[in-house]
Amino acid sequence: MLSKKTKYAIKALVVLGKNMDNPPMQIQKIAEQESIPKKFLEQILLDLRNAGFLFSKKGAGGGYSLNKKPEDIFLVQVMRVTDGPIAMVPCASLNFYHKCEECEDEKTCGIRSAFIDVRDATLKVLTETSIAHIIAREDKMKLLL
Amino acid sequence: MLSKKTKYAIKALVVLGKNMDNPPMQIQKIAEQESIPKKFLEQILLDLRNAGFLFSKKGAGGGYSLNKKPEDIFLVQVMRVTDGPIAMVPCASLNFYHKCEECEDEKTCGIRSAFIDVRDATLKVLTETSIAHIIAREDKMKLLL
DNA sequence: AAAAATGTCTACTATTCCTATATACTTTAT
DNA sequence: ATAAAGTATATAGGAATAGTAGACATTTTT
Repeated sequence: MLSKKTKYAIKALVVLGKNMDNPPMQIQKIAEQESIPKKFLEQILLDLRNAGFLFSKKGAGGGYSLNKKPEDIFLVQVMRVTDGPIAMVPCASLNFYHKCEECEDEKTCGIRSAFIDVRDATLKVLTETSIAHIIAREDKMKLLL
Repeated sequence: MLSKKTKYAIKALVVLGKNMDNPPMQIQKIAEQESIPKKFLEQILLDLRNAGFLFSKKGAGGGYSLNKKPEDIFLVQVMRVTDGPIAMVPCASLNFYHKCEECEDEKTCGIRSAFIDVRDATLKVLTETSIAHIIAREDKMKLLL
Protein backbone atom coordinates (compact mmCIF):
# COMPACT_ATOMS: atom_id res chain seq x y z
CA MET A 1 0.00 0.00 0.00
CA LEU A 2 1.02 3.51 -0.79
CA SER A 3 1.72 5.61 2.27
CA LYS A 4 -0.45 8.65 2.83
CA LYS A 5 2.68 10.66 2.46
CA THR A 6 3.10 9.55 -1.11
CA LYS A 7 -0.56 9.93 -1.89
CA TYR A 8 -0.53 13.46 -0.54
CA ALA A 9 2.65 14.19 -2.45
CA ILE A 10 1.10 13.15 -5.74
CA LYS A 11 -2.06 15.09 -4.98
CA ALA A 12 -0.05 18.21 -4.25
CA LEU A 13 1.94 17.85 -7.45
CA VAL A 14 -1.25 17.45 -9.44
CA VAL A 15 -2.73 20.55 -7.87
CA LEU A 16 0.42 22.53 -8.57
CA GLY A 17 0.52 21.12 -12.08
CA LYS A 18 -2.88 22.64 -12.67
CA ASN A 19 -1.64 25.92 -11.23
CA MET A 20 1.28 26.40 -13.60
CA ASP A 21 0.12 29.73 -15.02
CA ASN A 22 -0.71 31.29 -11.68
CA PRO A 23 1.40 32.71 -8.85
CA PRO A 24 2.77 30.24 -6.28
CA MET A 25 0.21 28.47 -4.15
CA GLN A 26 0.32 28.41 -0.34
CA ILE A 27 0.61 25.24 1.71
CA GLN A 28 -2.52 26.28 3.52
CA LYS A 29 -4.53 26.42 0.34
CA ILE A 30 -3.31 23.09 -0.98
CA ALA A 31 -4.00 21.52 2.39
CA GLU A 32 -7.55 22.82 2.49
CA GLN A 33 -8.32 21.97 -1.09
CA GLU A 34 -7.10 18.39 -0.77
CA SER A 35 -8.02 17.77 2.89
CA ILE A 36 -4.45 17.15 3.93
CA PRO A 37 -3.24 18.04 7.46
CA LYS A 38 -1.28 21.21 6.95
CA LYS A 39 1.72 20.41 9.13
CA PHE A 40 2.10 17.03 7.52
CA LEU A 41 1.90 18.58 4.08
CA GLU A 42 4.63 21.05 5.01
CA GLN A 43 7.08 18.21 5.51
CA ILE A 44 6.07 16.51 2.32
CA LEU A 45 6.42 19.64 0.23
CA LEU A 46 9.80 20.24 1.77
CA ASP A 47 10.92 16.78 0.70
CA LEU A 48 9.63 17.37 -2.79
CA ARG A 49 11.37 20.70 -2.89
CA ASN A 50 14.67 19.27 -1.71
CA ALA A 51 14.32 16.60 -4.36
CA GLY A 52 14.04 19.32 -6.98
CA PHE A 53 10.41 18.96 -7.98
CA LEU A 54 9.21 22.17 -6.40
CA PHE A 55 10.21 25.78 -6.27
CA SER A 56 9.35 27.70 -3.14
CA LYS A 57 9.15 31.32 -2.22
CA LYS A 58 9.09 32.63 1.31
CA GLY A 59 7.29 35.59 2.77
CA ALA A 60 4.07 37.30 1.87
CA GLY A 61 2.84 36.27 -1.54
CA GLY A 62 5.07 33.22 -1.39
CA GLY A 63 4.18 29.58 -1.80
CA TYR A 64 5.02 26.62 -3.96
CA SER A 65 5.07 25.99 -7.65
CA LEU A 66 6.41 23.20 -9.83
CA ASN A 67 10.08 23.45 -10.67
CA LYS A 68 9.70 21.19 -13.69
CA LYS A 69 7.10 20.69 -16.33
CA PRO A 70 4.31 18.31 -15.30
CA GLU A 71 5.37 16.18 -18.28
CA ASP A 72 8.76 15.68 -16.68
CA ILE A 73 7.68 14.49 -13.25
CA PHE A 74 7.06 10.77 -13.16
CA LEU A 75 5.37 8.76 -10.46
CA VAL A 76 8.40 6.57 -10.02
CA GLN A 77 10.53 9.58 -9.07
CA VAL A 78 8.03 10.86 -6.58
CA MET A 79 7.57 7.49 -4.96
CA ARG A 80 11.27 6.96 -4.57
CA VAL A 81 11.51 10.23 -2.68
CA THR A 82 8.54 9.69 -0.42
CA ASP A 83 8.21 5.94 0.02
CA GLY A 84 11.60 4.65 -1.02
CA PRO A 85 11.86 1.35 -2.86
CA ILE A 86 9.49 0.27 -5.62
CA ALA A 87 10.36 -3.42 -5.36
CA MET A 88 8.54 -5.61 -2.89
CA VAL A 89 11.66 -7.26 -1.55
CA PRO A 90 14.85 -5.33 -0.75
CA CYS A 91 17.01 -7.76 -2.71
CA ALA A 92 15.06 -6.89 -5.87
CA SER A 93 15.35 -3.14 -5.48
CA LEU A 94 17.36 -1.10 -7.94
CA ASN A 95 17.72 2.06 -5.87
CA PHE A 96 17.39 0.73 -2.33
CA TYR A 97 18.99 -2.67 -2.61
CA HIS A 98 19.97 -4.62 0.43
CA LYS A 99 20.39 -8.27 1.07
CA CYS A 100 17.64 -10.25 2.80
CA GLU A 101 19.05 -11.43 6.13
CA GLU A 102 17.76 -14.98 5.95
CA CYS A 103 18.60 -15.51 2.30
CA GLU A 104 21.31 -18.08 1.72
CA ASP A 105 22.01 -17.63 -1.94
CA GLU A 106 20.55 -14.64 -3.65
CA LYS A 107 21.84 -15.67 -7.05
CA THR A 108 19.63 -18.73 -7.15
CA CYS A 109 16.69 -17.40 -5.18
CA GLY A 110 13.48 -18.06 -7.08
CA ILE A 111 11.49 -15.65 -4.95
CA ARG A 112 13.86 -12.84 -5.75
CA SER A 113 13.71 -13.66 -9.41
CA ALA A 114 9.91 -13.64 -9.39
CA PHE A 115 9.82 -10.31 -7.62
CA ILE A 116 12.29 -8.82 -10.04
CA ASP A 117 9.67 -9.54 -12.70
CA VAL A 118 7.04 -7.87 -10.56
CA ARG A 119 9.28 -4.89 -10.04
CA ASP A 120 9.92 -4.53 -13.76
CA ALA A 121 6.22 -4.63 -14.56
CA THR A 122 5.43 -2.07 -11.88
CA LEU A 123 8.32 0.12 -12.88
CA LYS A 124 7.25 0.22 -16.48
CA VAL A 125 3.94 1.83 -15.59
CA LEU A 126 5.40 4.13 -12.97
CA THR A 127 8.14 5.43 -15.26
CA GLU A 128 5.64 6.07 -18.04
CA THR A 129 3.12 7.97 -15.96
CA SER A 130 3.75 11.67 -15.36
CA ILE A 131 1.85 14.31 -13.46
CA ALA A 132 0.77 15.65 -16.84
CA HIS A 133 -0.71 12.27 -17.72
CA ILE A 134 -2.70 12.23 -14.53
CA ILE A 135 -4.05 15.70 -15.16
CA ALA A 136 -4.90 14.87 -18.74
CA ARG A 137 -6.75 11.77 -17.67
CA GLU A 138 -8.77 13.63 -15.11
CA ASP A 139 -9.80 16.16 -17.73
CA LYS A 140 -10.77 13.39 -20.07
CA MET A 141 -12.77 11.52 -17.45
CA LYS A 142 -14.60 14.67 -16.45
CA LEU A 143 -15.62 15.25 -20.03
CA LEU A 144 -17.02 11.75 -20.26
CA LEU A 145 -19.45 12.27 -17.40
CA MET B 1 7.26 -4.08 0.68
CA LEU B 2 6.24 -7.65 1.18
CA SER B 3 5.59 -8.51 4.81
CA LYS B 4 7.81 -11.11 6.37
CA LYS B 5 4.70 -13.16 6.79
CA THR B 6 4.19 -13.38 3.06
CA LYS B 7 7.84 -14.00 2.38
CA TYR B 8 7.89 -16.83 4.89
CA ALA B 9 4.68 -18.21 3.42
CA ILE B 10 6.14 -18.38 -0.07
CA LYS B 11 9.34 -19.92 1.25
CA ALA B 12 7.39 -22.60 3.06
CA LEU B 13 5.34 -23.37 -0.02
CA VAL B 14 8.48 -23.68 -2.10
CA VAL B 15 10.04 -26.05 0.42
CA LEU B 16 6.91 -28.14 0.50
CA GLY B 17 6.70 -28.06 -3.26
CA LYS B 18 10.12 -29.66 -3.38
CA ASN B 19 8.97 -32.24 -0.87
CA MET B 20 5.99 -33.53 -2.86
CA ASP B 21 7.20 -37.14 -3.08
CA ASN B 22 8.11 -37.44 0.58
CA PRO B 23 6.10 -37.81 3.77
CA PRO B 24 4.74 -34.60 5.37
CA MET B 25 7.30 -32.20 6.72
CA GLN B 26 7.26 -30.85 10.26
CA ILE B 27 6.95 -27.15 11.10
CA GLN B 28 10.14 -27.49 13.09
CA LYS B 29 12.09 -28.69 10.09
CA ILE B 30 10.79 -26.03 7.74
CA ALA B 31 11.54 -23.37 10.34
CA GLU B 32 15.12 -24.54 10.79
CA GLN B 33 15.78 -25.00 7.11
CA GLU B 34 14.52 -21.52 6.22
CA SER B 35 15.53 -19.66 9.40
CA ILE B 36 11.96 -18.72 10.26
CA PRO B 37 10.84 -18.30 13.90
CA LYS B 38 8.92 -21.49 14.59
CA LYS B 39 5.97 -20.01 16.44
CA PHE B 40 5.50 -17.40 13.78
CA LEU B 41 5.64 -20.02 11.07
CA GLU B 42 2.98 -22.05 12.86
CA GLN B 43 0.48 -19.27 12.41
CA ILE B 44 1.40 -18.73 8.81
CA LEU B 45 1.06 -22.41 7.94
CA LEU B 46 -2.31 -22.45 9.65
CA ASP B 47 -3.48 -19.60 7.46
CA LEU B 48 -2.25 -21.36 4.37
CA ARG B 49 -3.96 -24.52 5.46
CA ASN B 50 -7.25 -22.76 6.15
CA ALA B 51 -6.98 -21.19 2.72
CA GLY B 52 -6.73 -24.66 1.22
CA PHE B 53 -3.12 -24.65 0.10
CA LEU B 54 -1.84 -27.12 2.65
CA PHE B 55 -2.77 -30.48 4.06
CA SER B 56 -1.82 -31.18 7.64
CA LYS B 57 -1.52 -34.28 9.75
CA LYS B 58 -1.24 -34.34 13.52
CA GLY B 59 0.66 -36.68 15.80
CA ALA B 60 3.86 -38.62 15.34
CA GLY B 61 4.88 -38.74 11.72
CA GLY B 62 2.62 -35.78 11.05
CA GLY B 63 3.42 -32.47 9.42
CA TYR B 64 2.49 -30.43 6.39
CA SER B 65 2.31 -31.12 2.69
CA LEU B 66 0.88 -29.25 -0.29
CA ASN B 67 -2.80 -29.80 -0.87
CA LYS B 68 -2.51 -28.71 -4.51
CA LYS B 69 0.04 -29.17 -7.22
CA PRO B 70 2.80 -26.56 -7.15
CA GLU B 71 1.65 -25.62 -10.66
CA ASP B 72 -1.70 -24.61 -9.26
CA ILE B 73 -0.57 -22.29 -6.49
CA PHE B 74 0.01 -18.76 -7.71
CA LEU B 75 1.74 -15.91 -5.93
CA VAL B 76 -1.31 -13.72 -6.20
CA GLN B 77 -3.38 -16.21 -4.22
CA VAL B 78 -0.82 -16.54 -1.49
CA MET B 79 -0.35 -12.80 -1.18
CA ARG B 80 -4.06 -12.17 -0.91
CA VAL B 81 -4.23 -14.58 2.00
CA THR B 82 -1.22 -13.28 3.87
CA ASP B 83 -0.92 -9.61 2.95
CA GLY B 84 -4.33 -8.75 1.60
CA PRO B 85 -4.65 -6.32 -1.30
CA ILE B 86 -2.35 -6.25 -4.30
CA ALA B 87 -3.22 -2.71 -5.34
CA MET B 88 -1.35 0.21 -3.84
CA VAL B 89 -4.46 2.24 -3.10
CA PRO B 90 -7.62 0.75 -1.60
CA CYS B 91 -9.83 2.32 -4.26
CA ALA B 92 -7.96 0.38 -6.94
CA SER B 93 -8.22 -2.98 -5.24
CA LEU B 94 -10.27 -5.75 -6.80
CA ASN B 95 -10.58 -7.98 -3.75
CA PHE B 96 -10.19 -5.49 -0.92
CA TYR B 97 -11.79 -2.40 -2.34
CA HIS B 98 -12.74 0.49 -0.18
CA LYS B 99 -13.13 4.16 -0.82
CA CYS B 100 -10.36 6.62 0.04
CA GLU B 101 -11.67 8.90 2.76
CA GLU B 102 -10.39 12.15 1.33
CA CYS B 103 -11.31 11.37 -2.26
CA GLU B 104 -14.02 13.59 -3.63
CA ASP B 105 -14.81 11.91 -6.89
CA GLU B 106 -13.40 8.49 -7.48
CA LYS B 107 -14.74 8.29 -11.01
CA THR B 108 -12.55 11.09 -12.20
CA CYS B 109 -9.54 10.52 -9.96
CA GLY B 110 -6.38 10.45 -12.02
CA ILE B 111 -4.34 8.92 -9.25
CA ARG B 112 -6.73 6.02 -8.97
CA SER B 113 -6.69 5.50 -12.68
CA ALA B 114 -2.87 5.45 -12.73
CA PHE B 115 -2.74 2.95 -9.90
CA ILE B 116 -5.27 0.72 -11.60
CA ASP B 117 -2.71 0.45 -14.38
CA VAL B 118 -0.02 -0.37 -11.85
CA ARG B 119 -2.26 -2.98 -10.29
CA ASP B 120 -2.96 -4.61 -13.61
CA ALA B 121 0.71 -4.83 -14.48
CA THR B 122 1.58 -6.28 -11.08
CA LEU B 123 -1.33 -8.65 -11.18
CA LYS B 124 -0.33 -10.04 -14.53
CA VAL B 125 3.00 -11.24 -13.20
CA LEU B 126 1.63 -12.48 -9.88
CA THR B 127 -1.14 -14.48 -11.51
CA GLU B 128 1.28 -16.06 -13.95
CA THR B 129 3.88 -17.10 -11.40
CA SER B 130 3.29 -20.36 -9.55
CA ILE B 131 5.25 -22.15 -6.88
CA ALA B 132 6.27 -24.60 -9.62
CA HIS B 133 7.69 -21.74 -11.66
CA ILE B 134 9.75 -20.58 -8.73
CA ILE B 135 11.12 -24.04 -8.12
CA ALA B 136 11.89 -24.55 -11.81
CA ARG B 137 13.74 -21.25 -11.94
CA GLU B 138 15.82 -22.10 -8.92
CA ASP B 139 16.83 -25.39 -10.51
CA LYS B 140 17.72 -23.62 -13.71
CA MET B 141 19.75 -20.95 -11.94
CA LYS B 142 21.63 -23.54 -9.93
CA LEU B 143 22.60 -25.34 -13.11
CA LEU B 144 23.95 -22.15 -14.60
CA LEU B 145 26.47 -21.64 -11.81
C1' DA C 1 -3.84 -47.21 28.48
C1' DA C 2 -0.17 -44.13 28.77
C1' DA C 3 3.18 -41.39 26.73
C1' DA C 4 5.17 -38.89 23.12
C1' DA C 5 4.87 -36.37 18.94
C1' DT C 6 2.86 -33.52 16.40
C1' DG C 7 -0.51 -29.64 14.81
C1' DT C 8 -4.37 -25.99 16.63
C1' DC C 9 -5.97 -22.04 18.76
C1' DT C 10 -6.14 -17.80 21.34
C1' DA C 11 -4.12 -14.28 23.60
C1' DC C 12 -0.45 -11.42 24.64
C1' DT C 13 3.89 -8.57 24.07
C1' DA C 14 7.34 -6.08 21.70
C1' DT C 15 8.86 -3.38 18.13
C1' DT C 16 8.77 -0.69 14.28
C1' DC C 17 6.83 2.52 11.20
C1' DC C 18 3.42 5.86 9.90
C1' DT C 19 0.86 9.88 10.74
C1' DA C 20 0.46 13.89 12.75
C1' DT C 21 1.59 17.79 15.76
C1' DA C 22 4.50 21.24 18.18
C1' DT C 23 7.84 24.64 18.44
C1' DA C 24 11.24 27.69 17.16
C1' DC C 25 13.50 29.84 13.28
C1' DT C 26 14.28 32.31 8.58
C1' DT C 27 13.11 35.03 4.74
C1' DT C 28 10.39 38.39 2.12
C1' DA C 29 6.87 41.95 1.12
C1' DT C 30 4.65 45.98 2.53
C1' DA D 1 8.57 46.90 12.06
C1' DT D 2 5.22 43.67 11.22
C1' DA D 3 2.86 40.08 9.05
C1' DA D 4 2.97 36.38 5.88
C1' DA D 5 4.84 32.91 4.31
C1' DG D 6 8.28 28.70 4.13
C1' DT D 7 12.25 25.77 6.93
C1' DA D 8 13.81 22.57 10.21
C1' DT D 9 13.88 19.41 13.86
C1' DA D 10 11.89 16.92 17.57
C1' DT D 11 8.52 14.19 19.51
C1' DA D 12 4.14 11.91 20.59
C1' DG D 13 0.41 8.69 19.56
C1' DG D 14 -1.34 4.94 17.27
C1' DA D 15 -1.64 1.22 14.07
C1' DA D 16 0.44 -2.56 11.92
C1' DT D 17 3.92 -6.06 11.93
C1' DA D 18 6.68 -9.50 14.08
C1' DG D 19 7.25 -12.61 17.37
C1' DT D 20 6.18 -15.36 21.93
C1' DA D 21 3.61 -18.18 25.33
C1' DG D 22 0.73 -21.58 26.93
C1' DA D 23 -2.98 -24.62 27.02
C1' DC D 24 -5.39 -27.85 24.00
C1' DA D 25 -6.49 -31.62 20.50
C1' DT D 26 -5.30 -35.48 17.77
C1' DT D 27 -2.61 -39.31 16.27
C1' DT D 28 0.99 -42.72 16.67
C1' DT D 29 3.85 -45.64 19.29
C1' DT D 30 4.81 -48.54 23.07
